[in-house]
Amino acid sequence: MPIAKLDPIDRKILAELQADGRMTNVELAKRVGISAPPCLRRVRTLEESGFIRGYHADVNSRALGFEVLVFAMVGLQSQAEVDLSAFEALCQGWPLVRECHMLNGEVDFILKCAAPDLSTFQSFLTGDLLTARNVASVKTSLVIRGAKDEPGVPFEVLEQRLAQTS
Amino acid sequence: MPIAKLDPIDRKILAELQADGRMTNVELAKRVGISAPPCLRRVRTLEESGFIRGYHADVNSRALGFEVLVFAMVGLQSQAEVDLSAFEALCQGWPLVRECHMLNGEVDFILKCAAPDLSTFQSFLTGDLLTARNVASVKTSLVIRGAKDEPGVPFEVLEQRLAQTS
DNA sequence: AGTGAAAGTACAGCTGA
DNA sequence: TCAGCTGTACTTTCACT
Repeated sequence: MPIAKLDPIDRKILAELQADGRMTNVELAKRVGISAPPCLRRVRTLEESGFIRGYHADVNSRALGFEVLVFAMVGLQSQAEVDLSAFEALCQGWPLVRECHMLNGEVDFILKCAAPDLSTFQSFLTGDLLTARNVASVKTSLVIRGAKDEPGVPFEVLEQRLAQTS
Repeated sequence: MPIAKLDPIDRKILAELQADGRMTNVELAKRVGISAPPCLRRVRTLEESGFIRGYHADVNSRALGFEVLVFAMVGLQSQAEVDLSAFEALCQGWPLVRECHMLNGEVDFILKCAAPDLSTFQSFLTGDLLTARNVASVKTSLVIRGAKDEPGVPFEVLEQRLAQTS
């Protein structure tokens, strides 16, 4: 199911639902310029084909007491596939770790971690991350302040790109 | 509006809507154990008080052709507040930059960038980021593969924490 | 278009300070 | 007693065939 299967209306639907995932179907249909029933069919198709993975409320973590956001750069001793997968599995089991990406270059992984306070993070750092098997080095950077945090995909870039090649 | 104002039902609502933001109100009410009208009122209150910032469809960026994800570490020449804000404003205007956080330590900012392909990212890097005023150094790391990418807040951690202090 | 269900509103009852 | 929250009843709007 490549991107070629998406027409401009499908892309508009995706952009609108990315901006407001609780929009009613009639409102969505009005915005994309078709009537409600075909609009709903398109949304279902986009869900089933995996273009839409789900819908999530954007919860204000700071208001809930998560004051600490940290990026951790992790280097491993062994980069064998088994060991990489083992570390990834560990990360998936740690709730404080919200994101884990394998990188090229000097470090092996970057982790984005959220915690209620510094002491919670530090007990995770020293108790879990630094003592995990195969972890060679961890460099942490505290987020002083957030300047931008956009969920999802820049549809503007996509449309520009499609306009050029058409 | 501190966290103390949230009772266990409110927290359950937040957790459920974070997991599935398009759940109907009656389904939500059933899950949290109250009837629909008060449940809806609670949701509205959570929205108005800023605990819920919005709802977003989780769009599969890779299926849409965004194959490249890059973390960029940016160092500035001047860290005066005016200059920091100026750089943040630039980032807010760049659609490829999805996240921008100010860090402590050696680098000043970490940027998370999404692009359709490497050449698009490189033209952004050389044409926009590296040539921006006050940018001293940029180190980029390409994401080889993603191992975890959870939106939102780990409610498990929150509940553990509240259970201890009660 | 039409049916069945959900969202949203008004009002009355319950519970705790 | 009074404030706040809950549940029942009802209307309007939406989802779905």
